[in-house]
Amino acid sequence: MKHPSTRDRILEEADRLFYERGYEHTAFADIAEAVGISRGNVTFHYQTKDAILDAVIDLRLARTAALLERWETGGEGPADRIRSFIDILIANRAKIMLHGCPVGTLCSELAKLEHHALSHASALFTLFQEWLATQFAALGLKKEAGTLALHLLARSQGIATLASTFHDEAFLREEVRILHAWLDGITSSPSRRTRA
Amino acid sequence: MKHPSTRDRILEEADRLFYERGYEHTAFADIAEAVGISRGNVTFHYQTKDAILDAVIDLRLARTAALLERWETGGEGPADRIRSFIDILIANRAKIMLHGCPVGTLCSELAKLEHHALSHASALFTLFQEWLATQFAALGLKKEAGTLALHLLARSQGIATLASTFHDEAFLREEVRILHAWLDGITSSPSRRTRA
DNA sequence: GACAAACTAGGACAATCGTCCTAGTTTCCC
DNA sequence: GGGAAACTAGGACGATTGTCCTAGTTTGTC
Repeated sequence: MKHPSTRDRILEEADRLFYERGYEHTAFADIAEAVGISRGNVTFHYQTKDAILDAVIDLRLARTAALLERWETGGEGPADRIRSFIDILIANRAKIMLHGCPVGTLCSELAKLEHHALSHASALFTLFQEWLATQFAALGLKKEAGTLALHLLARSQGIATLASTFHDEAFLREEVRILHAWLDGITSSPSRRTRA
Repeated sequence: MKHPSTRDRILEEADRLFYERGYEHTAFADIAEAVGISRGNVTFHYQTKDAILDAVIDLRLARTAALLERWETGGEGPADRIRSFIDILIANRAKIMLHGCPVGTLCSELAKLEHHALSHASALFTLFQEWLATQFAALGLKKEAGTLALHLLARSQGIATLASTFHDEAFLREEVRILHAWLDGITSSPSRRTRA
């Protein structure tokens, strides 16, 4: 791992730049400069910018899947796994306050560009959603699991958007607290779970 | 109003295109073509693209302020006013499912570009927030009014993001239903208002 | 009806974009 | 160690970008 290939280094820098600056605002020259190679070298490893985007999305999908897999086999119960998901907002707060959610901002941008990779990128959301739905189902909420998962995704998404707009960490922490309280309310009193 | 000035027509089309395609992805040529005039004519009325952006934000600020003012003097109570805000998601669902929230997507894009107009654009959020806080305060929730307002903004924001990513109207309607239920819970039982 | 101001069209400009092409260099295998 | 494959650098390309400039046209005023 001390000698990653040029191809991997391109992917790594592209992943970072697409997140920090956005897809359209990142040029081939930016990626080349970040890696420390020539522009022509980038096009040798990835012929088109779309090809880089696809590879970046695949990378994020793989890393997300690996993270969820780790949580799945981490020995904790479903409620704690969902709490781990919520706490991503805290763990990544610095980057989120600067650049928003990596998934949400990418999907928003691709939607505006009417880019065909949107369906590919939205698979990141789907990955989280299905995993969260599995956790909710394991909590005995099989029927509303999918809805609850989408709901939690939307809540997290809104928090990231406002946190990055206002660069407000106190807001982010308060909202995470509210999310945890919401989850506690669901797990303890299933009778009014869909109302909260 | 049958003969809007060229300057106003430029503003109108820029407003629409910035929303539909994003700021960076919209070129001077696009605006000129949409209005049906030459490129040079656009630069005569607005020297730089940033100037158009500032004017568009001012336009949105003015229209938002006018809308909130109308609701404020519409004869309804604060709870119904907040419901009107929530129902924007329903009223504008077609556009939201295609292009997301006009405020949130603009702020997200400007944040990534590190554009100095971000603080100007975020005033749109502040406008909504302060108005919502006023309504919550009128409901007797003076202490948490600001927090509740931000919370509702974040919830709406997340709903818009996911609705546009998945083009899913059923999700949007379900989330609006949940938001209304949340509001009902707040107005009826103030004892556990911050927990929901 | 002349004259200045306001407006419009469109070419010119340098810069940047994604992509292609070619010439070198390195690496690996027989 | 020689030859092919993989890799790298960088110039060239057409297209597009935001902005500027220069001619015309329209409009309003005395």
